[in-house]
Amino acid sequence: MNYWLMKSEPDEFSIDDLVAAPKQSTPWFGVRNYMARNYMRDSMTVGDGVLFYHSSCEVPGIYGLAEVASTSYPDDTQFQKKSPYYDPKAKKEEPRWMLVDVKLARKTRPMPLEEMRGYPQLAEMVTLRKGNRLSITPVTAAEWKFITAKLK
DNA sequence: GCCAACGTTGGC
DNA sequence: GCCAACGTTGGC
Repeated sequence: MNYWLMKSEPDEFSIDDLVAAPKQSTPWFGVRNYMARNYMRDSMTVGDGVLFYHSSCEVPGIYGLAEVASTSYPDDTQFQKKSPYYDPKAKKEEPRWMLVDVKLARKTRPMPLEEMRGYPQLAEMVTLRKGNRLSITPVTAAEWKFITAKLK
């Protein structure tokens, strides 16, 4: 059992989109960074906890809890010529970009980035480290416990 | 395989 | 819109 923080731009896909999605589940499409891909492909297991994070928006922060709902499989948008995520170098026989399904656990109150930065317990969080831009980062069990308790 | 140039992320 | 940080690309 692992824990993750996954960023999404709410203009693209928000917590409310997840609430409204069929089965409250979505393929986590569009990741085009190898480290983030590798986390999904190699390290995630069904049932892992996910902090759903809104980035590049008015109040960046955690907006809900989710969980990994599938093993990894190819991100179909890499093959779609009209998609912004199209990758001309990706081949069906040899997909580059893999994803997992993520399903809602529950929408929570927002925990803004500013609030997160105020907790010494979260000082070491990967996503809060200077210069970190990764859209998927690991979360420790202690960080998960702390955050979910605050979001009760 | 180095590394400069370029592109992207994401908070502010 | 700015810009720091960092990943990727491509010439050599």
